[in-house]
Amino acid sequence: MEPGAFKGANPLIAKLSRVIALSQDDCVALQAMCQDVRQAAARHDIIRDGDRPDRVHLILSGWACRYKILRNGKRQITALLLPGDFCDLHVGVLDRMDHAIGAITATTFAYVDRAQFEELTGMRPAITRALWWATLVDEGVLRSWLVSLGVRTARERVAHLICELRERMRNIDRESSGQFAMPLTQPDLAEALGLTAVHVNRVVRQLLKDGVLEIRRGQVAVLDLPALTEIAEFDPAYLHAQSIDKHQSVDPGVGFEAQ
Amino acid sequence: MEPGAFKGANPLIAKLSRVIALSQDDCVALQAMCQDVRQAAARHDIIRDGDRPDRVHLILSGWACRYKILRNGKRQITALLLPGDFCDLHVGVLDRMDHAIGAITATTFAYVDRAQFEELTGMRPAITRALWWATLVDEGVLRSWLVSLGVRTARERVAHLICELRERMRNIDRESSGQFAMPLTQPDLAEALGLTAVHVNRVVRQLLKDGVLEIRRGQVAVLDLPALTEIAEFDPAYLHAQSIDKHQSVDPGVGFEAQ
DNA sequence: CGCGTTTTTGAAGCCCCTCAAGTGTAGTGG
DNA sequence: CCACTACACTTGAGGGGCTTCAAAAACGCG
Repeated sequence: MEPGAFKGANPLIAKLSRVIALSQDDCVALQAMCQDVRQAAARHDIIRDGDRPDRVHLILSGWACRYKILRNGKRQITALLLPGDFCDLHVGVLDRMDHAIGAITATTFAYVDRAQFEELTGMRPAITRALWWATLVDEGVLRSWLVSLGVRTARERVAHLICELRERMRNIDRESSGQFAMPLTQPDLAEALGLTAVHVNRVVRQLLKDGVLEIRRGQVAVLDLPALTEIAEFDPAYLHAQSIDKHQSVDPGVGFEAQ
Repeated sequence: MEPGAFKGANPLIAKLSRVIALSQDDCVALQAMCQDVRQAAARHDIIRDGDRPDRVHLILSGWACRYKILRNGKRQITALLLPGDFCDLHVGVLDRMDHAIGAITATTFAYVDRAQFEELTGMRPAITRALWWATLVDEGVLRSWLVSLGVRTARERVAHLICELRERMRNIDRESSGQFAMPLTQPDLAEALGLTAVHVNRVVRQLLKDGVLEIRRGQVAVLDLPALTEIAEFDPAYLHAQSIDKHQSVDPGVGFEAQ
């Protein structure tokens, strides 16, 4: 079996092998980790707030989200989990989940034994390093969401999230000719963006009218990528999609001035 | 030298030893890491956006912040860094900083060589585990900020941030009789909370009028903690201040009430 | 086919922003 | 020691982005 064979089947391997050189043995080990595959129905929880984590959950197909609900019923989605994303890499370090994981679509995930997982990371430095990278990217995404909610308008937030999802989809799924699968409903988008569904709708309509974006039936069509990028002020650097093994020259991007 | 001797002097040791049992050797190693101490003047950058990290920066005294500036000049603070917090634990994994670190007050920080740092974590599992814990807490804080900006009102955001800072200060500094040092100006608070300084001022005034909180000259006086906690809907679980070594007895400090 | 959910649109209102101006307050240099 | 400066704090008035409430149309699923 050649390493490439895994990339089509296992989204984690596809994601990691883009930034770190994994040996064939690494790939086999990662694949072996994903033997116990389970399912979650759309709109059902995978992990609940307060659970004591004992296994690692890795999304294999479908979309899920981290979220937190306040007493007044308001819900904030704090992360979108795509195939190849872990729900709880911190198993064993923290006592309890301080948020929940819910399936957005029907979802399949690998249910990884903690001991097996720790053996894997202990034995394979490349994998440890790759998982380190993945958590740092997750953190970068989290920060960019905070920036969106803090200082961006509704229009900019929608544009930025679409740019982000487009990039993330491209990193696990080669295709995408201006079009990609995006199963979030407008209420979902609202809960991720700190807006109401009504307002998300108005913004999405306007973006369509402006010929920038079309969202229909779980598909996003980016009609004008430069315009979308401009609206969002999107700089994909925070996703760190460059290989971290080779020290290539990197586009410095637009500099921010020192304070 | 007894381990306790470090706790007063080194905020990192003080922080970590509350949740993980560190041996005397661990403490000595951590202390040895902090030999090269540097300074940053208030309102100056410690690390700039786009820098290639090569050393680890650990705040020893003073307050700093992570932040990101957009082209329109709007600034979002994405994290507040207190003594014992690392600026860039990810040295060596990521290529470039995707945000900046700025000093809020005059700040001293340890400037740790990367090789020395990696040797430390490679040789001392307890420390590795403790640093893992610290990054997960940072992530939890980040998520709670996202929830604040997403679904909380200005009044609730201010209350929640004050509750958070009060807990974090208590974790590195024993004292606090309803009063603690908090050098953030109202413009700082605004940039952290996704509000304007004007509105922060109105909210702070109202909280004072309601007898909940007083902010004056870099000091916060919590006048009515139950009321503040209620307004914020604050649940300190996400700070994971409990000991994560199940069988070690660690000074529990003042107990946290469950939500 | 019927029902729940999503999408869409309108109208009214409020939370927070913007603009503006005046009052502290600390640091600087003459 | 006191101008002078810079910035934080404070307060008022007006405006706008987003919310809330409401309801109809469209979609998808059992």
